[in-house]
Amino acid sequence: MGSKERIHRLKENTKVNIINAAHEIVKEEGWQALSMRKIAEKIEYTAPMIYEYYANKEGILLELTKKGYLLLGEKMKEARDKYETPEEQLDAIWLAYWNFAFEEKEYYQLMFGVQVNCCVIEDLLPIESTPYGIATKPIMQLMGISDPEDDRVCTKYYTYWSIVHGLVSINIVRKGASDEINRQILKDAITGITRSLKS
Amino acid sequence: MGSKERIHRLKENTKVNIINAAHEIVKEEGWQALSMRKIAEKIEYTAPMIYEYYANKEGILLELTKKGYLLLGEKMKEARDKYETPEEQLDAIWLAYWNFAFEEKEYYQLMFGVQVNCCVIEDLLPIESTPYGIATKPIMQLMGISDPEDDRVCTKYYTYWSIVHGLVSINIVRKGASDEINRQILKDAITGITRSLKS
DNA sequence: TAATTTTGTCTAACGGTGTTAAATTATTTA
DNA sequence: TAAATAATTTAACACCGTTAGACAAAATTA
Repeated sequence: MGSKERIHRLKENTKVNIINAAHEIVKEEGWQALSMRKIAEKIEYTAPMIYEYYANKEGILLELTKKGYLLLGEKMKEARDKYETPEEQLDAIWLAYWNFAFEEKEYYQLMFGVQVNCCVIEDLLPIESTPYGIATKPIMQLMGISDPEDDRVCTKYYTYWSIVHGLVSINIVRKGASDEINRQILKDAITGITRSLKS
Repeated sequence: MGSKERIHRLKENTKVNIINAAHEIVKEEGWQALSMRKIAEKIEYTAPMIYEYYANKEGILLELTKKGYLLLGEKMKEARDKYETPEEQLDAIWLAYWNFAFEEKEYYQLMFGVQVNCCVIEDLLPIESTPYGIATKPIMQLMGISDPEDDRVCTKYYTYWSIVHGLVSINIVRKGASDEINRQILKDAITGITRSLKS
């Protein structure tokens, strides 16, 4: 009497189908387009059926988050295991992380709360009132560069911005490290970058 | 016959009221709770009225984004103008940015697409399969530390993560710098942090 | 085999969303 | 006062997540 298991296998199968359908929809149309009814349509059921398999929409998102972490972990391990020295390993690990973020953009957005949705505001303020305009001036001074379009200035600006923004968003979406650690990172990173401007 | 202007002033006033109401709701209940009907209720009108002042909900978000950028710019300038040397100015500028992010969290989330909503997944994977577990091992090796709970390890991990995540999310939400510049930043930052592990 | 219980699935509905068209009320103009 | 214009609301549409109840199919029991 293996019918119990057959049925269980079938149920497990539609559970996976739901997740796959959701992932497909997101890849095709983005997170804001994901709805229970659309998932149902894709697996040729009606929406309430999904609640037999997942408590609610958040349950589906949680499952996808898990899958994302699993995948990211694999990629990072794979990259690490190609090298012997910790230096090379760190390089490879973070490059794998970087690649994952763009190859599996949808997963990344879900896992780390990156919204695409937010309004893009370009050329709306005079340059000297934008963060870019304000921060690049002292950068240029320190580097002895007068052309604000210089790639070296741009690179340094983005380096500052990335670390501060990264630290901020990690702290907004999940309570990251402690306050002291944050201050330490911020201070270390900024003085580090600033020092690098002068050499 | 200055009634035209009086009326214009009044209209301008409710336009501002709409924005203020929206901002209040978000501060009280978060972005996911912001709805046209709630804004309308707050300013004691009905929802369709808002469309006389803003094209749609996105129009309201855009206006709030503008206000956010303005405010951030002011704070950064204010901080900068307290110092003379570019080193001190850069310190002050990015500290002001950091403070803005938490003092005006709602603005920051809107401006830079930081979602709070995303599922928190903790203790779901064995530590050696998480990004933290994978990346801290070579960090510990390089630093000559065997305790994975050591704050110095944690700090360095967050430094790596912040810069990579920051660069990633900047590139996901708005097309940031060019690919070459991104690679440059990534490489510079990672080798920089790695070098700092050994001293 | 027939009756009964269980299971799977769907329909219909609730209260919410952004948005639009039409109706209504208030105000200004002639 | 009557007509025209502007301001505001009501009602509706199409969507959303979610739940309760109806229904049919399958499995179990008598």
